[in-house]
Amino acid sequence: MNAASHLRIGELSRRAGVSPELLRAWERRYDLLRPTRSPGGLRLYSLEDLERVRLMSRHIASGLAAREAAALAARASLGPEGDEAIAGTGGAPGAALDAGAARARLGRAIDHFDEPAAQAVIDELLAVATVDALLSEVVVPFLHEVGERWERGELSVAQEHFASNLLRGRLLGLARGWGRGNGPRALLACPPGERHDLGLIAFGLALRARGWRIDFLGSDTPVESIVGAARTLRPALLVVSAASAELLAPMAVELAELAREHEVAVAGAGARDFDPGDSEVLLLTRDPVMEAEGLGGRARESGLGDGLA
Amino acid sequence: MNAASHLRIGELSRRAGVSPELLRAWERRYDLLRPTRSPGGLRLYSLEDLERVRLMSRHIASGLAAREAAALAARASLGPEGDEAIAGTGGAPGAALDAGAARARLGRAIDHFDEPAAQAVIDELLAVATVDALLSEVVVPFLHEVGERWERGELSVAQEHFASNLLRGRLLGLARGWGRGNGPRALLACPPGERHDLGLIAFGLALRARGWRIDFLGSDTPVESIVGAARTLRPALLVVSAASAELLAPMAVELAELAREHEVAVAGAGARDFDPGDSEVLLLTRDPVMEAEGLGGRARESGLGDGLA
DNA sequence: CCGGTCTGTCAAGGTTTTGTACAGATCCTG
DNA sequence: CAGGATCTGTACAAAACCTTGACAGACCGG
Repeated sequence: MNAASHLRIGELSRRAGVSPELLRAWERRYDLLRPTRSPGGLRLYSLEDLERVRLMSRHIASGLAAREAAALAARASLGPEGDEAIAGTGGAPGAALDAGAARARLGRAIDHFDEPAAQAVIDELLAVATVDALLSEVVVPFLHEVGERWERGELSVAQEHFASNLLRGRLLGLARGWGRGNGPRALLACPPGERHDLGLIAFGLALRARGWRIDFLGSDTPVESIVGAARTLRPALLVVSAASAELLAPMAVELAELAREHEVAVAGAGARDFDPGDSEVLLLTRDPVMEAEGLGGRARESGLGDGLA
Repeated sequence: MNAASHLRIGELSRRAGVSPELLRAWERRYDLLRPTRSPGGLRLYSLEDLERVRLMSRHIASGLAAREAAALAARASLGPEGDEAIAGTGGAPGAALDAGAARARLGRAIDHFDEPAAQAVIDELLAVATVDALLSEVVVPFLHEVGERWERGELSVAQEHFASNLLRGRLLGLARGWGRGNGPRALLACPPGERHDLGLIAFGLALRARGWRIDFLGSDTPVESIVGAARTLRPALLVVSAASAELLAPMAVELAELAREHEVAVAGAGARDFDPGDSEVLLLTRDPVMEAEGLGGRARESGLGDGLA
């Protein structure tokens, strides 16, 4: 296990989303952390401390008083927790999310292959928005815009690839650790021929924020592989996402079969035209966040955002 | 093994992207390096020193304070070298990079779809290894192993997808900001039909560490899109990567054409069998890091910072 | 409605950390 | 041997931290 790793208070603050003043207050009042000190007297924190602060934030976000949250967080130093959540307590409270402006800036950055600018937009969004808001108000609409602009010929394939890879990197960054914990398992995959996995990743993040545990196979996965993985992992939920129903149709039989043992759902634009026949396959046609919410509040409380990279 | 290689401070500075003054400060304050001296007293550095400086830079870029970054970087490479012990501040003796063990652990994690375990392995590697070492000693060999095990039927497609998505997320995370700066531009893409972009990402990271500026289009990019992007972006280098020469052959004409205006290279396993005819297309058949090194130390300035916004 | 407590935030005043700069002497290479 | 690259040592200023103490809003029992 990694122990040493020494973070100063500023870095801990950034990673946990809690202001340095508050961290010191929690230490003084509740003895939440006992950082070691540098020769000069600076506090040095470990990664376990980071987990503890995040846990405390989550307890507060779920309604506990700070003192109680601290007591719980201090006790659970080696519990099976390890979830990542972050309350927007730190930093500037103001700064509302202007999703439209953000999408516009993102679009301009893509037009010019300006990777740094695009990353900066996402950085700013992550600072003020929850993952849910980022997904449903920026990522998903933005993907739609890209698709429409591509159909109209306003966007080259190169630009679309550029944007996809950039977003994929960020979303997979947020996904780190989404296979952890012991919530219900969800197995996510795209059918053969489908290469648009961003919506599926978004869906996985939305599920993760609600306590699910994610197994992600991604784009273009052969049917027998999906079936095999489902047999191995026995997930509570299987989600297959495609942009077109034509890609889903060939595996309708297998899906119906799987639906007898797991909950099975199809998502993506292709779900709108998919014919489930008389099987138990769910159609998820709405926003990933809404659908994730609709799939049941398996999670104890609303998981919040996610830490920085 | 790689003892010799006497770099003077200016050369080390250029390669690592750290000013000479700062290198001396780090030596004095943290004992980061212990260069040998020329008869006249000039500092002479080894390639290991270069690695250590890069590692320290990356830790700083990820938010650690200089002193802590130095402690980690110094602890990293005590390795099998008969050199004197570096005076690390922490008591821990030394966490040398054991690439073989890391790959084995990674493989086991993949076998069991154990995402947290796999992430943990990578976390530990990133703490003690430079990007170069991670790529050439872990990522690339690991990809080969996965390919071989897949051919032998030891690994399911689902497991291969799982591993790919996990690694892709981590590598793209390291890639954040690689389009920044004003080094020479490199445009990276896979030809139509090629969906293995991990090697290409690795190559981009290796180039980035040497000061290049990366524009990444990724897998399965239509030929005309690659050509169009090259016309728009006017990169100094275009890299097309594929696992099979059959995917490269159809675009040989376009590549030869592009090679008249840019440096053009093909990479990946497909480069070994690619026939460049009499065009100027380079064949990159070796390790991404070695090839990136061979493409010239274009890096005249920093090229490292991945600072926060 | 009122005093009391809890909790996040802020300010003042001082210290540590850290990147950068300068000055004068020395080394190395064409 | 000239000019560029380095060496040592010292200095400096911005950024980040530390401690102490206070304060305002929310919440609560009376």
